[in-house]
Amino acid sequence: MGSRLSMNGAHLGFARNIPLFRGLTDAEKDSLLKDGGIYAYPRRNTLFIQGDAISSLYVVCAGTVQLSRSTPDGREVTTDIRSAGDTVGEKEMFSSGSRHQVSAIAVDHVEAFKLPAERVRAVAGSNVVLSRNLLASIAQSATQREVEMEHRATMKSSQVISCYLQHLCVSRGFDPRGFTLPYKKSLIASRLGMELETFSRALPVLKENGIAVEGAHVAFRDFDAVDDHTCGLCSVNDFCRAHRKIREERKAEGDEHGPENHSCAVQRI
Amino acid sequence: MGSRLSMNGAHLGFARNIPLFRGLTDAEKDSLLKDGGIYAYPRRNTLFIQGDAISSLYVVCAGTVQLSRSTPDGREVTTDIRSAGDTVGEKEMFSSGSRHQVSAIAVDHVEAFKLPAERVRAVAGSNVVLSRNLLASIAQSATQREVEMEHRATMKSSQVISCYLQHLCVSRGFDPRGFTLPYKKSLIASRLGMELETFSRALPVLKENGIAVEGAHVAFRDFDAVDDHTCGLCSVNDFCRAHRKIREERKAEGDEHGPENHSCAVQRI
DNA sequence: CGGCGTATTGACGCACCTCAAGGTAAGTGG
DNA sequence: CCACTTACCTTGAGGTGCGTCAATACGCCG
Repeated sequence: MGSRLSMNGAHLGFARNIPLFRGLTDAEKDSLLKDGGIYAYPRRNTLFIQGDAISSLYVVCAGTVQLSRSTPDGREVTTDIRSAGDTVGEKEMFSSGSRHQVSAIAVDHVEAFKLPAERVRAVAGSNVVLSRNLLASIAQSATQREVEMEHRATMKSSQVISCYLQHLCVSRGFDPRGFTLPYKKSLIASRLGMELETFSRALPVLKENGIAVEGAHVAFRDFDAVDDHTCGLCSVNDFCRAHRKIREERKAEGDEHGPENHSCAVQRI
Repeated sequence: MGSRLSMNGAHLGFARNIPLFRGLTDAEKDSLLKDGGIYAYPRRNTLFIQGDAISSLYVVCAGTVQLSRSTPDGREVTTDIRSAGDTVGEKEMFSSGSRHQVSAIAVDHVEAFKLPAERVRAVAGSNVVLSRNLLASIAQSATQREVEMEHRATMKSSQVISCYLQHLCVSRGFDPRGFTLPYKKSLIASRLGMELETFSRALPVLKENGIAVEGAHVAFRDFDAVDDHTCGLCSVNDFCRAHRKIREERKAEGDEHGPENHSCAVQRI
């Protein structure tokens, strides 16, 4: 369920700036947001579970949400991980079928806007910008998913992990020279469709590819080696090249301690 | 490239009735279709290849199109198979990025409407029904894709095939008591992310699950056994139950030759 | 300290991939 | 009509990456 919080300026300010609302006027955004409420979901609580009626679109303001599905034979598969700025339920809202096919679980303390699905559908039906944003968002994630399917079919686990870590670094704006995993390893392994043991065993292998993982700390040591395993799609290559360039420039400037500087610059691209 | 054909009534009539255009007025449909042309693509020709600029939305009128991607290490992965009534390129049209990430190849002789992407985007921007249809279509296929990822992660190949055959039977409206595979086995195997040998070896195993495959002929013998391996999502269960019910009713009516009647009732759900 | 959640490491089996050798069927040319 | 080719599929043998089970180690907190 989650407990309703009083909506404050921080929440509103955050939700106004999510990608899904880009291009909408503040009035349009507020007209949507004011119909919703902000809710808190303590760790391990569910926003909704598989089989629930689809009633809301969620905008995650803080915390991490795990989307998972229980298979008929009782196993749990993590389909995605959503964090602040992401939406939950946008895909299902427009699929046929009126019930959730996944469960959404708060991995840590989560705060999220809960917007009535009917209202969102109505606004999308009349507002070109929102409907275009929804289209772009869903199409983008579907495309990303196709790439992942390709990865799992053709790559070995260490390569899949390599690609995921790069994508994580890019999308979260972490410093490739050193950052901390934002989730537990077991969650990431599940997200990648592999067992924790497989994940754990694959990490040492990554060192050969220029990715050093010690505990929850990740560092990209050698961008050239990393590139070997990336797909041409996730635009991670460009990112790595850009960062390599930065590093080379820094070296040229005699800034030798650069690579050891583990400051986690949160710089969205 | 494909060679341009003169548009005839059959083409128009077909394209007017695709799911993507449901709810549009005939005038709206024709306004879109008249901006496009109908093209023929001989077997093995490409509609477009990976890296091409995204210029068009394709509506397949006849034939079969394989969507595939070549991985950096030179392998080919089939991401989807589209046939008459399906669209090609609708997802990429709304993703970020202006280039195709897959190649579209005519598996047999293909005829397709080619609609200017810019025009479709424009109409989607002003027409609520079309944009809603696009949303539904993309969201639906994305959801389906998630289920497939789950399948590949948790099921063994024979179960994946079982589920695919059922889905195929449902979506194409084949008679579950007996139908012919619409594609070559190698194509299906590739679509399912497995090797042809694995596919081939898995077919005999399916007999234990009530699915008899002889050559290109498929027959669902025992719906109860089949149900064991289905996911709760693809709504195949309902379909099978419905058909089982039909069969039982026929039996009750003394219609003994029913199961041997291989008429391929094309009944879209 | 002991208990708990999390991660690592080892041993083992199996499902799938890979390479390779038929085998069937349809089309081609003599 | 029969050899020959080509495309497609099947079947066999062997290797391996990953799942599984199990034991151990690590960090955290009461």
